[in-house]
Amino acid sequence: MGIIRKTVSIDLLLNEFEQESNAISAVDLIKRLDKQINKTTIYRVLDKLEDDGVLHSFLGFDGVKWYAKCKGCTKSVHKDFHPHFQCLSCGTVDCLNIHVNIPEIPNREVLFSQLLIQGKCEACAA
Amino acid sequence: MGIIRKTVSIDLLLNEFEQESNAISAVDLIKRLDKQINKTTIYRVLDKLEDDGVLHSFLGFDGVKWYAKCKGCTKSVHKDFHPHFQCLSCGTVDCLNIHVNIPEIPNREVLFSQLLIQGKCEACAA
DNA sequence: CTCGTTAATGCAACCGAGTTGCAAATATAG
DNA sequence: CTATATTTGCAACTCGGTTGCATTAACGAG
Ligand SMILES: [Zn+2]
Ligand SMILES: [Zn+2]
Ligand SMILES: [Zn+2]
Ligand SMILES: [Zn+2]
Repeated sequence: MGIIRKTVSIDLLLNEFEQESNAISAVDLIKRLDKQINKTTIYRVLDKLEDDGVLHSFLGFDGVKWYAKCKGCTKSVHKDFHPHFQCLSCGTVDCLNIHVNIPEIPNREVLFSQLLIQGKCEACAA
Repeated sequence: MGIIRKTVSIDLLLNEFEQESNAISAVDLIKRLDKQINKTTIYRVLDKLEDDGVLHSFLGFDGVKWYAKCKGCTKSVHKDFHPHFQCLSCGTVDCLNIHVNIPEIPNREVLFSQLLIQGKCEACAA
């Protein structure tokens, strides 16, 4: 179920994503907004923003949840699928605007796929 | 650090992987061997078997750890990289013997990648 | 085979990400 | 302004995984 009422928590969270072009982990958001929003609320608002097609989520290499802005998704249609990149040096995670095509697999029906690429980001690949 | 002494726990765990061609989650192994091995030991042995190139691990869609047999890896050289498939109906997870090539990404150094494909397995794709 | 060393194990307590139940607060329609 | 439904905070909880430490067991030397 998506967002029904505009609240301060929602504004604060959306503001974090305006300021940041990279993905942000739920854990990091909890730290950043520690004095302003309870962690339960953060998880709940993120969940609703995802339902509404405002954000999308995925798991980083250690299994923690990351969120990033969606481009062109709506409450009913989520179409912004893409790989993600995690820098092993600085930990930064971001969305990759590339298409990787997944081959057909005999006798199986492929529905989704999640690709996480690890390496060094522009700043860290000296 | 790998395995130094042959123990009963190791035999029991390896036996599970002999009997099963699919991947097995750590959680499932703990359930299966509940009466025989402590969960701490299970995690530790799995870790060592991975170090030794006997098993490899990856995260399933919900972030839990899965293990499967390696083919042709040794303690020093881990070369058996491949995508994994998780069936959304029955939960089965297995290794895919296919190659998906990851494109170059401008200004970034790609070191690893993990691809998890979700869909319906042969048995469930009626 | 026995013994001593050291690796492996079991247990309990702990950690950290994420969830739940419920009462209190607040957004919004009327 | 008031009523009502949504949202929030808090505390307690769940669950996968880890840690510290005392006990047990593998195995090579003798
Ligand atoms: Zn970096
Ligand atoms: Zn993304
Ligand atoms: Zn299946
Ligand atoms: Zn595999």
